[in-house]
Amino acid sequence: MGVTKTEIFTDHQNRVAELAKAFAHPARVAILQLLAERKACVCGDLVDELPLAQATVSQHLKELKRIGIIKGDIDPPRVCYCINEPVWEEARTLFGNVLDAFISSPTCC
Amino acid sequence: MGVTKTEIFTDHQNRVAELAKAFAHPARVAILQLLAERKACVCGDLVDELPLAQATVSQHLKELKRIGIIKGDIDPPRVCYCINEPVWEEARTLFGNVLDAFISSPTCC
DNA sequence: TTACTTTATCGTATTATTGCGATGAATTAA
DNA sequence: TTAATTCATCGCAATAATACGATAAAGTAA
Repeated sequence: MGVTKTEIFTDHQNRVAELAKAFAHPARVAILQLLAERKACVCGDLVDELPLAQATVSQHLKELKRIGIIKGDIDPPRVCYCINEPVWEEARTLFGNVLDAFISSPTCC
Repeated sequence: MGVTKTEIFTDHQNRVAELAKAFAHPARVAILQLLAERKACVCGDLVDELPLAQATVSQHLKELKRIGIIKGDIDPPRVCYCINEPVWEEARTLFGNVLDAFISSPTCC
């Protein structure tokens, strides 16, 4: 069928999965790193820094905006992108939730 | 083309993406949570706890094993699964690396 | 041996993702 | 007005991912 059954999982699980998707492609990791490491917005030169076609970069940016982890401010004819801090913190919190839930045990395999 | 160009990204970026993929589907988040919250291994009853077919769960487990974040010990006819601690820590470290690289700035959009 | 249990794999259908050339939209500059 | 710039979107092609029924594989128990 090929369709993820989101309705059978919790909102928390679905949101973790969606935020993880933001980091689940190396191009998006690269974009997020470029945006995170700068104090100012990045106006479009993302295409120059990535060895991908402009259309492809735009598509990744669209996906990141859909998830909410970045935002774009229009400054014609450019668009300035930056990290959307509340969602970045949400990712930190949710990933932390999941990763900290692990309890190590010597009786395990 | 539909093929991720892994060769044009750094090893770090590719590994972050691969580890993120482990968390990028709600069923895998659910599996990882079940394994993380238990001190002992989980022998197969994952299928009973997830509203997915046995084949589907097995496929997700295979993907998680491929990434390395879980391991399975054969205890015929069962297989006991648990978190692979070093890789779990790797995920914590790499996600931390990326998430902590963000520098908030009031001059940003 | 013959069931039975448990898990993995195969085959298939369907949808999602990745990538890019071409084009469109919106603004600026000449 | 006419380019030029910048980014988004469209359309297409190809691969990846999701899901599940059916079957195979590997062991135990009778």
